[in-house]
Amino acid sequence: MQPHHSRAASCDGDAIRHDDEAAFNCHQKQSPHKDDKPWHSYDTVFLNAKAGMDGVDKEKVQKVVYEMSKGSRYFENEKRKEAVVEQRIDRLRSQACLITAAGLASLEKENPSLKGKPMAVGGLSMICTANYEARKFGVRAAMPGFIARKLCQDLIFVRPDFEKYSKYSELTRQVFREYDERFIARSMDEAYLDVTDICRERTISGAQVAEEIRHHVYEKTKLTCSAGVGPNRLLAKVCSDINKPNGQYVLPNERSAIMNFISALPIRKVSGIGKVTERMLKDVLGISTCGDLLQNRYMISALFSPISRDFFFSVGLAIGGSEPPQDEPRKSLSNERTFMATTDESFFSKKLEELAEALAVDMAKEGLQGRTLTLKLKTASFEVRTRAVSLHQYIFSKSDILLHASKLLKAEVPLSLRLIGLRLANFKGEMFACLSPSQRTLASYLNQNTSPYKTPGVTDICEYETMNSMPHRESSPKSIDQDNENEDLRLSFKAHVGRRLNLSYKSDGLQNPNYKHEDGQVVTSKRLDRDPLTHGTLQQSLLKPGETYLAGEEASIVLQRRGIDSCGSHFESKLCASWDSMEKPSTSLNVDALTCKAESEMGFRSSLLDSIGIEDQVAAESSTSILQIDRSTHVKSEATNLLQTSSFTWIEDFRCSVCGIEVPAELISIRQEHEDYHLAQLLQEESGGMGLWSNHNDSFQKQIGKRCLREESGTRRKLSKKDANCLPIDAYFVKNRFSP
DNA sequence: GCGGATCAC
DNA sequence: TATGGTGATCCGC
Repeated sequence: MQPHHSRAASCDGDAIRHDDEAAFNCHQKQSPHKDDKPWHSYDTVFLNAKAGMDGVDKEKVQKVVYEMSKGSRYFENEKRKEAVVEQRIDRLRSQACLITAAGLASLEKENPSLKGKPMAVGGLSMICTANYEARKFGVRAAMPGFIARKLCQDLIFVRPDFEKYSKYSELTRQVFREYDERFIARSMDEAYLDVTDICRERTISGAQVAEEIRHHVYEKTKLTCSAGVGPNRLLAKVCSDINKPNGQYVLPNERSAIMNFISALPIRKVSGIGKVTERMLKDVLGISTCGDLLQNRYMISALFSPISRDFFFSVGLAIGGSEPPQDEPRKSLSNERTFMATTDESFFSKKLEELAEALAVDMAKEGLQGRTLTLKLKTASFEVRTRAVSLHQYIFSKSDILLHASKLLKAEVPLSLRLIGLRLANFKGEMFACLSPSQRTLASYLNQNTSPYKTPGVTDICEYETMNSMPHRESSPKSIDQDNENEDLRLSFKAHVGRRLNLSYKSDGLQNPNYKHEDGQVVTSKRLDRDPLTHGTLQQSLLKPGETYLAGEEASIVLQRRGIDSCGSHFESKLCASWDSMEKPSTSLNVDALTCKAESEMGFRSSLLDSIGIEDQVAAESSTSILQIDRSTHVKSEATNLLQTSSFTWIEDFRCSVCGIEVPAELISIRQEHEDYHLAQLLQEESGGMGLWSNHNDSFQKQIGKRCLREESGTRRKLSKKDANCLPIDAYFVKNRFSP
């Protein structure tokens, strides 16, 4: 682990400081060599390190990519987008200055002759993936074939064969299923397994499970893979990338190991942080590692949205999902085609008809109807435009799709296009199938049978030395605190680590699910994450109410800030995360394709319970306005009266008088949701004529009990008649909001 | 709700 | 000569 980390750190971090290395850093706009070596300013994703690319001559890659690209329309469009990113960076920078001023201070085995030779799946216009011999030259997925060939003269192009990939993919799944029935297939060549139970039952380590799985995959397919083992999927995923191809990495299941690991981890390694986000964080705040995310938490809090901020913080805290997979319902379905750029409107019509046809077929296959149709266009200069309509009725037929798509397109012509696409969304019935993220938070909160402040087993409490024990460069929160009298900064960290191991699987080769032939024909694979085989087995509940599965450390973190902002307004912000001891111990595995690797994740699970920032307060205050939007002010005041006359109150300011759930006053948004929940129940009872919620005399307690049980099982199935009296709160709101 | 953008694979 | 397709999500209107 250490060698890996030191290598990664020097790669990413040092590039900022040393001039000679800055040559490789395309973000250094003011490089003195700019005119001599113009390719240095061409920001390309192809330089981002990918497995098997150690020792690549980056200078050469960058130069070739630049030389082959410059002057093209694509290139010009990239420059345009680059300029926009620059603007965003400038804007963030100036904001940052203000804040500071304010004191806030599978192929080879079948064709042996190809073994050991550089190969790429794809053609001259685009390649899908490349083997490790090719990667040594800088060739990689998503690179145009003509550039790849320039980098590697002897590159052998092979045609994709999705039938074959599906076959092998299914074989690997058969193996995974033996270790975790409910494994998550993220694509054809990547999967997450929860191997906690296997480890415990057989008293073996995550490493052993990973070895075993990789071995079995090889036996069955003769394909190698890589794996990573860790306490949650975020970490398992990162780990699976470390020793590929054909290797594995286990992150020790200890808090110190995890914190060391995460703090040195370059942010770009984290799934969800891409080229742009990396630049934002690096150029504005100098953040390059996940540890930096916590060091800069105040600036992040001030500069980014609550959603981004919570995401960044959870990354810095190594918090990642390890809970059972969710059967996410599909939210949209689309079809798009690229062709030679043209202005020929009869050609557009022909394409549009083909697309409408294909989309109608796909919709019919899944029995879907949608009411939002989106037309996507890419101009000859690579600019992407979308145009959407939301209809009053649901559509799915070719004729309906074509009718509305044609109207959308008509408003855009004349213009030169290289791509047309159609998408349908807002499906009929989808409001019953999904819960919004915030509601999931409430659900998970209700699932706890102890107050977050009263959970037993807290063994370790440290005041922010714990955080400072992580490597950092900048001033500690304490110094900020001292510098500004208006600030009341407090950070407490109570640590306790569970034992959930996650294994993540990722193929070393095959990656992209779709591929366009040179003749323009597109081969589309099925979305394997929708594979019915991975679904429908989620009924079984892992947790039993009232049972504590893990006696151990309890962790929670509270970031709190009070003070006066630059405008003189008082504010208070707070972030609270906790690792609950209710968590059933588990292990998750991430495995990778032509090669496979297993990693062990450290076993703690945590959830951001609450985050009330400056912006959040506004959100919390307005959260009841959902009723205004939906039903009218009159109904809202009526409902509020209902709530007031229902003897609803917070006993001792933390216990709900209706259902007994304990919610500390600090968790404002959670409380708001909880109140809304009871409010909705009252409204439901008042408007019993809706027919969705049968007349009943069940106590709130009983209803919530059912709700908890259902959600605990991890299912997101459509409501059966039996469940009619357990209509999710969101279904109630959504139904009213969208009823025509 | 719309449109642009980012991200993963 | 030449830079993909599908789906999700977020942000700022």
